Amino acid sequence: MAIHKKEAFTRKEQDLANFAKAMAHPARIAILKVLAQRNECICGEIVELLPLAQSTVSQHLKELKTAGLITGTIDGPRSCYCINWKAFEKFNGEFNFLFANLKVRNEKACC
Amino acid sequence: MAIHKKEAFTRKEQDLANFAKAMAHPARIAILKVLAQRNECICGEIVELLPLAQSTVSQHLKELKTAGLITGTIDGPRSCYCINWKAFEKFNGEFNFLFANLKVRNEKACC
DNA sequence: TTTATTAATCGTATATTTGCGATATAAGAT
DNA sequence: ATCTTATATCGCAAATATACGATTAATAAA
Repeated sequence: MAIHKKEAFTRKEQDLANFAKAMAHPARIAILKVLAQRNECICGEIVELLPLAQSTVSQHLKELKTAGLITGTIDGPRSCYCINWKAFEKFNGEFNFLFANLKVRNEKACC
Repeated sequence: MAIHKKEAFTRKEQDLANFAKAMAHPARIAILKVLAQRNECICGEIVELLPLAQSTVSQHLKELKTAGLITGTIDGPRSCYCINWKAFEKFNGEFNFLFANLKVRNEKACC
């Protein structure tokens, strides 16, 4: 039955998978791009730039926030989102580490 | 209604998202690790190393294969899987590029 | 040829994700 | 106080993903 067994894997594997999951939708990648392109943090402008309803965008923002990739602060009647560079860099580093690790051990691939 | 709008985003965004999705499960990350740790390509040994049923592992392998991250060749009655370094490197590069791109433009974050 | 072994696929149950409209919330404007 | 604007959240429908047992297919061993 469909009990998810994610807990059965190592914490690192789970963390990396969660990070990947946060990036696993073009809308969220687009959001990260928008957040970076503007030097000031954007809120509802994202909605206008994406082909999605406001509530859907809000949901994607929440997922990015939950994953720790962005931060959101309330600024008057609107919300201001920014990329959490610390976390982003950390995950990117882990990802690169995994990749480098794999690469080194496997210089003579068999197929 | 729940029609997925992924087509509404750029190809690069979709590709990156697909790559991320392939990595978005601890089992698949574990599989990649196993494939790399052994210098020879493994098939059913993966099943013994993972806390999952054979059919489930086979499904995860298929997803990694569909995403282009691994290759699978039939070797007698068993299957031999290997990491597709070309594709893996390509995606890793794209990912780093996105990250670097974001980083540069956003040296003075506002929050 | 029969039997075992290995792995893919099918069918199915359940969980999660995606998406939207409607509603709620909260602050600024009037 | 009321109205507007911006955004989060709720409730729902549809699509995907996760997991497994059972079955199939294909080869090796007997």
